[in-house]
Amino acid sequence: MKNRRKTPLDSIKFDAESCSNDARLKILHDLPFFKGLTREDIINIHSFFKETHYNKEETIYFSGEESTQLCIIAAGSVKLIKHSYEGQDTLIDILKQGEFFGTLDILGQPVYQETAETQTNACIMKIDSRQFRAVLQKYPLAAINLIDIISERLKSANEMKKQLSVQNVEQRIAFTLLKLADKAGQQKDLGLLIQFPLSRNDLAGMTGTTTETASRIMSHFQKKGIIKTGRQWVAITNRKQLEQLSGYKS
Amino acid sequence: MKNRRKTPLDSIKFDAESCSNDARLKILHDLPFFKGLTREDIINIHSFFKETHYNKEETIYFSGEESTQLCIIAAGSVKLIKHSYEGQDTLIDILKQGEFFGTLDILGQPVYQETAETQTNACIMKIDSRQFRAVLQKYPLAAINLIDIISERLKSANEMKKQLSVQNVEQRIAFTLLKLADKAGQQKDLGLLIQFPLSRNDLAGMTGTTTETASRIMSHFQKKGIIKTGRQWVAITNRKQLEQLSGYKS
DNA sequence: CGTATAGTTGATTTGGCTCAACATCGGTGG
DNA sequence: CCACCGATGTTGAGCCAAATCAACTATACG
Repeated sequence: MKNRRKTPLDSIKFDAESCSNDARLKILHDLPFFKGLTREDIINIHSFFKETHYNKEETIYFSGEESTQLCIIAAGSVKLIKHSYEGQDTLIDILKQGEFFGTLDILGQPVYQETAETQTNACIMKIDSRQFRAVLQKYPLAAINLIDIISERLKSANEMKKQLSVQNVEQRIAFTLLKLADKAGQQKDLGLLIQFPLSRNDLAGMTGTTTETASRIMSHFQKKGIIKTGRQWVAITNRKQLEQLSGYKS
Repeated sequence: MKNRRKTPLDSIKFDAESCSNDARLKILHDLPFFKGLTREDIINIHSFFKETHYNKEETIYFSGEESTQLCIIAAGSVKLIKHSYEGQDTLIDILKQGEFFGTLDILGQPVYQETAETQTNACIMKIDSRQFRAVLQKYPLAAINLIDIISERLKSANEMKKQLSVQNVEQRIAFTLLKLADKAGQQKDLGLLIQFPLSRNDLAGMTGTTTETASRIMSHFQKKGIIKTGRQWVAITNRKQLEQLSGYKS
């Protein structure tokens, strides 16, 4: 019997449950930037948000649109994409439950710098950025937490910048797979599965290479038994070795 | 008579005047993140800072040291450098009067991620990061301003990330020259002069290439009459064309 | 099933890195 | 003031990683 291999990714279960009022409150409560606030504070803050449901692969906003909203993922996953007008798209990041995106500043850039689209069905909590600032003024602790979070992201972006300039494609892909696994990895029979659809093209966009090269390297990794991969999915079977290949420093 | 060309850069004048108490207060007052605060607030905040004078090319801190200080440049310019243990250094940024560096967060990374060294004689205002957080708690407006500033930097870092992955070296160098000119350009007889020493090596570090390639491209630019350049200095003579080469989008 | 999408694999080309030799600038001390 | 020397910049030749171009296969979905 021929084994017809299908995607091992969990199908997206998405009921009202996963985005209930209580669930959303809990998500806000667990957010790093509301750490240290009381339940009442959270409930108050929650009232400023409104949630929207999206289907798979819907666009939340386009790059170039006027930027007014801060978004937090209550359920599902979201892709941030930078378009270039030569048609080259770069996948900036893939975000999961509890992460935020959109705009933080009223001043500064008046338009979104990237396109946000859902990768799965999703529930997004939105707040107008002006209102969000009011919240931050009212809860200085939240503002300080937020500073920590952004400066963390800034460091990571600088790290990535350096990666891009000094590492070769193999190292960059290894590194990116590890980062994705940290974010969305789930231990399964076939290995540490990255729990969302991830094509060669996505990977190429994230590492600044081409689909073909990404494909070659992934095949190579699979041949060496480091990963198992198929259409739109990747599982890491030998994390150690992948770390070595990524030029990971202890 | 042979014209012995010397550096057209202004020599660094640096007297007590440029870093007097009043001057420092004015700098704090003009900082984007203290925008909207009263003079009294500023004076109060100023009392938390202590200033240090540095000579040219002194190290303010090394990457890997315990990070405790937030630094603001009262006078002079500072280079931020990332070392890699293969000896490859990347120039992350060059900062001028009024810009800040060092650490913002108590949590997160406990050590500096980069090395900071003065490029010219400089006066640096320092504050312990814990104290700075206290200041931010006391003046939520400052915290919010800071969020704007950091998220601006984050955007710029993401921009650069994309640049690195999709643009070729010529475009990256053109883009970087423009950014430096925006920051430190001064209109002179020979063109828009970037007002600090900038070697081929620095430029290579900022754009993720090698000294040789940077040199070739700079020669090329000069031959085409886009820039004038010499030892450690660059002046832009045809901004329009440089913008075109950089893949600048309108 | 049949078709569209995703992935693979090979051949060819090329941008930019490496290595190497040389040219210039500018500061220093005789 | 000039000769020297180290730092900085230039230029060429060869090479390699990865892009490009192209033909093909496998998978999933209706």
